[in-house]
Parts: sequence; C-alpha cells; structure tokens
Amino acid sequence: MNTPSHFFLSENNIPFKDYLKFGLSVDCVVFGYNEGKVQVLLIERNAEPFKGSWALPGELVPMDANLEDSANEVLHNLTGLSNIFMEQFYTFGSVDRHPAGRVATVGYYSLVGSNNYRPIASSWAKSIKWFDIDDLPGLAFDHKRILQKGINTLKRRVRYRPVGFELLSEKFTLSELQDLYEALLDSKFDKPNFRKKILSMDLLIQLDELQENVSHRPAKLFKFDESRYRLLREDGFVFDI
Amino acid sequence: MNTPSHFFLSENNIPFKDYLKFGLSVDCVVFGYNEGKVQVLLIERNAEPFKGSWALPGELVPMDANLEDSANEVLHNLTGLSNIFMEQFYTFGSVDRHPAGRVATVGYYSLVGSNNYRPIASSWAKSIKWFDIDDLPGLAFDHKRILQKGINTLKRRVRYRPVGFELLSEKFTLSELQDLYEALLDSKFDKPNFRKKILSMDLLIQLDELQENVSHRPAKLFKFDESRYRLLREDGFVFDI
DNA sequence: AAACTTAAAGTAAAAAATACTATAAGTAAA
DNA sequence: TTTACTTATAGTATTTTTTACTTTAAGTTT
Repeated sequence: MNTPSHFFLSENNIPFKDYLKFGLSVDCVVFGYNEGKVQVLLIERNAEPFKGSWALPGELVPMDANLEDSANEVLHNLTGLSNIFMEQFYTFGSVDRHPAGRVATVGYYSLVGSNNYRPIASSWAKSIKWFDIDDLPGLAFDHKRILQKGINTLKRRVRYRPVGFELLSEKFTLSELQDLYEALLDSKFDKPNFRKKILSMDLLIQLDELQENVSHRPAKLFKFDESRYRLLREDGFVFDI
Repeated sequence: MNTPSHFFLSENNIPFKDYLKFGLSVDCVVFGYNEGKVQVLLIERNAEPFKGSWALPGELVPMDANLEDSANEVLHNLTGLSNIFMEQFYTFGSVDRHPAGRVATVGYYSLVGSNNYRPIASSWAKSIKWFDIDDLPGLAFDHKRILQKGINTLKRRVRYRPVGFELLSEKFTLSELQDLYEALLDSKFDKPNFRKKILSMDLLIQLDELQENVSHRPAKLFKFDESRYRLLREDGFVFDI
C-alpha cells in the first residue's frame, strides 16, 4: 500500500471520510500511596461489555473535546479533584482491542496525594476501589496491559522527575519520602545517606512543624519547593535518585 | 458531562457509533546522523492540504491496520528498510489540529543508521530531504510541535537507553560514538574518560578491524553487543551516560 | 528514671568521575 | 627517510560522590 499522509483522497482511491471511523478513548491509571503500598484506583463496570469486571476509569473522547480535557474530566468525576498531576504515557490501538468497533485509547497516569483523595458518589460505576499494584484483579479489555505499561512508566520516570512528591501529603517527613521511594523502586536505601542525597538537591523546604501522634521522636516536616525546581531545571538540572 | 468508559450507549444518550468518527494517523520522526549533525527526514507534500509544505512522513491508519504496522509501513515506503528501531513517543489529538476532520495522530520516532539509508523513488512526496535538527523549515499541520516533542524525547531517552548505537553504522570507532553523544546531548566529553566509561559498561565488542581511509592513525572498530545488553538488563542494569 | 524507638548528625572508606600527562601509531610534508 | 602532525589509546593523580557505618539527640512508653 502507498497511502500518503493526510491526503483528502488517498492514492488507492479510498475517500478521506472512510478513514474517519475510529473511536478514541482515554484511560487513566490513577496512582495513590497508602501505608507503604503503591495503589491504583479501579472501577467496577456497570454496563456491557465486561459488565461487572474491574477496569481502568476512562471514557470515549467526545468529538469536541481535547484529549487532556477528557482525561481530566474522568479524573474529576472520579475523585472530585481538579489540577491533579497527570501525564500521557502510551497509546494502544490494536485492531481488535475493543469488541464493538475500532477504538484506540490514550493512556494517562495521574498521581493523587494521600491527603487529597475524596471518593465520589456517582452512578459512574458499581464501585470504586484502591488496589495494591502487586495484588491486582483481572481487568476488562486490554486494561491489564495498559495498567502494566503505566506502572512501568511510573517506575521509570520516578527516577528522573520529582513525581514522587505528588503521592504524599503536602507536608511529609524524610522517612515517609524514603518509604515511598523504596516502594516505587522496590529497593532499600540507607537512611542517613538518603537524607543527605535528598537534602543536597536543595528542593525541600523545611517547615517549622513536627510530625504529630507518633509514639517516638517526631520528625521535622518538609514540603517540595516547586518554584525552586523550575528554576534549577532551566539551568539544566536533572532530578535523579 | 458524565460519560462512562466504553459504554455502548452513554448516559446522555449519545449512541456509541456517534463516537466513531475520528481519523487516526501516525507521524514518524526519522532521525539520522551525518557529519556530526543529528538530522530528520522530511517530505514535501504533493497534495492538499498544505501542498508544497514540508511535513513529517505519516499516513492515515487504515481501519484494519495496527498502529505499529502502519508506522512501519510509512518507514518502509520512505527508506526501503524494514526492522528499523522505532518507538512511540506521544499522541496529539487537539480538536482543531487537522483542517478536514477530527484526526488524532500517534507520534513515532525511529533511528536510521548512517550506512543504512537508501532514498526511495516514489510518488510519495514531491521530495524527501534530511534537515539538521537545528535548521528546520516551517512544517505543515502541527508537525512543528510533534517534531519538537520527538527531538526532546530522543534527547531525554538517549541518556538511559543505548539508542545512540542505532544511529551509527554497525561498526564504529569510539570517537564516532563520542561525537554522536556530544551532538545528541550538546555537550563535550573528555576523550580518555569517555572511552573508559563506555568500555567499562562492557557493551561493546572490539573487532579485529581498523578504520580505513583516514589520514591519521586509524582507530579500532567496535560493534554494540545486543545480546549482552539484554542479559545485563535482566539483572536490573540501566544504561546511563 | 530506664528502656525503647526513631530522627538526625557525623565520619571514614570505597568507588566513580574528572582533569590531565604520556605514549603509540599511523599519515603527510620536508 | 626523517620530521612534523594528527588522532588513538594507556595511564595517573586529584577531586567528588557514594556507600557503609557510628554516634548522638529527642521524643514516647513502661
């Protein structure tokens, strides 16, 4: 075949409009972090196909909506939150991935801080639930593959971008941060060395507050210095853990 | 709005088939490397819209073709080559990105070794040409943005994956490799140190051959040890330059 | 007050990155 | 055929970073 790009009429005389029969959807891998475990938010479908199956939250993109807007809407419907960290990671378009037509889906992942999440009451889905990423149910469509790719992407990107902070409360201790990174990268770090490394990046603001309700010496609280990060990045700094 | 994922009929009663009106295309950022310059292959369109403009090679995905197959076909038509390194990097789906309909496009980048490329005679496009990535013409559609994202992606990924080798001939000298990395990352490295770093990874096979037709001491030729790389990766090794 | 737990600072050894020097091995010009 | 020139390649010493480990601090619980 020899179909040039974006022709109104291709060389083999297939009219342009015959190419306009795709569905496009977005599917969101929503990551959370709780009690040392990285989690994802799944919905239980309440419509065919795959009614009753667990699935990634997503929607068919309306003809007049941009992809990002559509993904943000899914997230907003699900959590009630706006302005959540979100990034596209991959597009899945196998011919047979949807039983009812040719639907390509664009995968987004987002990170929900543990203090941020409010479950939403809606007819959206039969139920919504957090699952540990190492204890997942079977999923509808090709969502297993999408989810796995999302997890791999997060695990890779977390080393080179300060995305980890998005998963914590705004204020956190260095030990909490370390626990998170250990869960994400499944490895262990030496505590004093982890402190030194993180602090030497000069990306954290130490607050005048201490941890509360712990039965031991409380740790100092920190928050991520967003504006300083932007500044450093302009000078070519690359976050690396 | 409240459109759940993949319903046959959405809650606001829009029939499923009314969502199936997207076009889907692939656009390829084909990277090459020549005389110390990183280049991309562009085509001059010979059909409306944007007839006469430079553009990324791409095509509308046929209803019965997978995305990767479609991208591979574009590349095959363009260069006559198969089995070229290729990776998806981002999907662009703005409502108004195509003047003739709602067309989302999936961006792929590929790397063509400098010994590999054979220009193709075809009705594909008015002309095909390599451009240095720091001296690009205006482009059709939103291809400027797509290309820029492709370049950024390559520059980021090149640090953590041994993609650089794909851009050289199968056999190369360490100085050639260094020049390539200096062009990709625009920075300079100390020559003896670069050698040591690369060789210490144990990813190169030293051949019993020397560079030819140079007016100075010829360097030893090396090739990339693909199978060893796969092996190391299984043990968690991450290429890092 | 003593035992316990985690925070946080400090220190020394090992490893890696960096800067630089020296030598080798070819071509080209005198 | 020697000398100059260019690039390859080996080697070394210094600095910086990472790693492993020790010590002290500051709270809670018994």
